[in-house]
Amino acid sequence: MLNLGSLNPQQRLAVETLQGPVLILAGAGTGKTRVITYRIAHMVERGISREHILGVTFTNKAAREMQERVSKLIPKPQKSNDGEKPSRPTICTFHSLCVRILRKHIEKLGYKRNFVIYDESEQLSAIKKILSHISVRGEKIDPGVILARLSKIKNGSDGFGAPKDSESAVARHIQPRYESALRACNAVDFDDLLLLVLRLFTEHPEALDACRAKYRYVMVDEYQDTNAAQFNIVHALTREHRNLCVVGDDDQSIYGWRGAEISNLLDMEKHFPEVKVIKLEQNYRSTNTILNAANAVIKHNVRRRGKQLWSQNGHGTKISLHTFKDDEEEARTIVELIEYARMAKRIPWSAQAILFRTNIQSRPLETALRQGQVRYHLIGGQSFFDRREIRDFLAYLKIFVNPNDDVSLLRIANVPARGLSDVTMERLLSASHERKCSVFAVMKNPAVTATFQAQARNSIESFVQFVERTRDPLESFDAQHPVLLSSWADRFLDEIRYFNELRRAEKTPEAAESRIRNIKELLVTLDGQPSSLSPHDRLQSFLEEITLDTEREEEKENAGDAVTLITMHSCKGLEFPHVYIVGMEEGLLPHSRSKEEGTLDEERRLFYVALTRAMQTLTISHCANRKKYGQSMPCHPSSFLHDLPKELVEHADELAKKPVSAESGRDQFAAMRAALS
DNA sequence: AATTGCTAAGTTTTT
DNA sequence: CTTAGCAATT
Repeated sequence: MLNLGSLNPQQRLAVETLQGPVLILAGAGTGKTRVITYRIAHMVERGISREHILGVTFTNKAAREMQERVSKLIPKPQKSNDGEKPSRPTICTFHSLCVRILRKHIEKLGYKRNFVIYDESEQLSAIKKILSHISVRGEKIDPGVILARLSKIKNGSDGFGAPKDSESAVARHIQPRYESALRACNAVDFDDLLLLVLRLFTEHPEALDACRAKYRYVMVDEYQDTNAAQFNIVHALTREHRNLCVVGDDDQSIYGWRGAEISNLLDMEKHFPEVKVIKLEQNYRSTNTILNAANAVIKHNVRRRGKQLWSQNGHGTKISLHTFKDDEEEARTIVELIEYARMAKRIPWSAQAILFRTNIQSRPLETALRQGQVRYHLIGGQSFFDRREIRDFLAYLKIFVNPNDDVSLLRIANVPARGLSDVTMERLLSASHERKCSVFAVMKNPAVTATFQAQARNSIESFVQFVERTRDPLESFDAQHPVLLSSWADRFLDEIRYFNELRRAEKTPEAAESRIRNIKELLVTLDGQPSSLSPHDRLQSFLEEITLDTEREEEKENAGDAVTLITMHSCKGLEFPHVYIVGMEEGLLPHSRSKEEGTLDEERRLFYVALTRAMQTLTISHCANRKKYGQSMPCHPSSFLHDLPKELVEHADELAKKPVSAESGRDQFAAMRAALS
């Protein structure tokens, strides 16, 4: 039995309002996840069937957390005696919801069911290929920019009037080719996942009806971050039954630049006039000093619903504001403060976080942390899955699931070298353009291969045979003796002598062994899929999981005692007892580009997000000079600092004045440690 | 095929 | 200053 008594009145109202449209305005730290999970559990308790409940999030991390917490709240699903699978509420990201829907219905749209999902780097190589075929006018075109534009065009939010609409024009020109290229590969990109579902809904109303019948109660988390396509999907699902509960905070909308429409949340009444709006304003995270500062900052934004956070946590200590000579002094002193807190107040590293606007700002901080022998953990940066050997290996796997995936095929066709030279691949590629089919299909076509020299033809034929031979065992489905994907993969890696290739190509044996280790690491996880599926489907779902879930390394994140270094964007949803916000300078926050783009309000929300991460203490700093592109540039305090009420702030300049010699960082800590232990 | 050297640019990031 | 991407050279 759910204990609703532990909720405050607003939370309880939100949990108990199950029918019709609801908008839960959940301020930072107001127990949002608790409300969502309780609401789902409450639905189950009130007899709403689990399979009719859908909870949508943006990140896999959020989905996982919600899934876990809901499972703890609702009774274990009993196995029904008619052999039906016990059902659970569907809690997943927008993209994985769309994959589910498309795996059922995509054949109606002319794709094959084993479509692959292209991630950003694969989209980029597809675009590069098209650009190289297009008349090269003097100016160089950045594929990344074109991709961004393309995505905006597809999502119907390309301004096409901005200063550089030549880029937009190129993107528009490229679009049909890009789309047919992906279609020929039986591939879809992240945008397609959403857009194809919308197309399915309009062109095949019976599929929409099926989805509506299944998902009768829909909840959307972080609603302020939904883009146009996501809004349309939600709207299509719910406009009949109207059981839509959206949860979000307009003041924490910081992803406008990637298509999020804050108006989806602000104009909820336009689409659902009967919506019940519930505000969660009691905060369980921060002191009132921090909340009042945050309230005062966000008050300056115009288009917002309005909200006052408060808490029962007392006032706490004042916000401490530091001015530093330059970014190096800033970094050194922040490290000093961290160590002081740890030594004198027994505050562990893991309770402290440094927040910054841009990733480059982490550099001086990392240097200082290392000098001070402080363990830290940098969030963001290069992913495991960006490594070359991992990408190669995944490309192989994708080819075995779907040989028509040209991007993957071209990636690995001659890795390791097997006589498929650039020239040969170029010719195959243009043949595939002519015949409007995949490269693999062309390779199998005798009419095409006949035009090649005997040597090239042999290489092509043996490659085709290799692919078909290797994917063969994937089709055999024996539930008693399932194929072990890891040993299957071992075998083909052996056959192509990939590890030897790595050893040969790497400069040092250590580098090669490290890459080999990376692949072995991945091999181990290959058999994690339910064995009720055929090997092919297990592999497909493995690849899907990887493409849709980039943050698999998070176990590492929580490991041990370490200071967190994180951007203000990626800190949303997190909290830390002690927060240091660095680089509060005009041009960094608000970022200089935001002035040109007229997104000052979003920058202010970003500051608001950063402020509301802090539970107990907040330290803010800015510098008089900052190294930019190698040169020291003068800078001014951020205009946002004026919005902090004076009575909440303590200027700590005096403390920073004590001289710190550059090379003595380590000695100083040693002295401090000695004095305190 | 691979390595070197030059040029240009340099927010935020998830799926 | 750093780095990524590309062109030119061996």
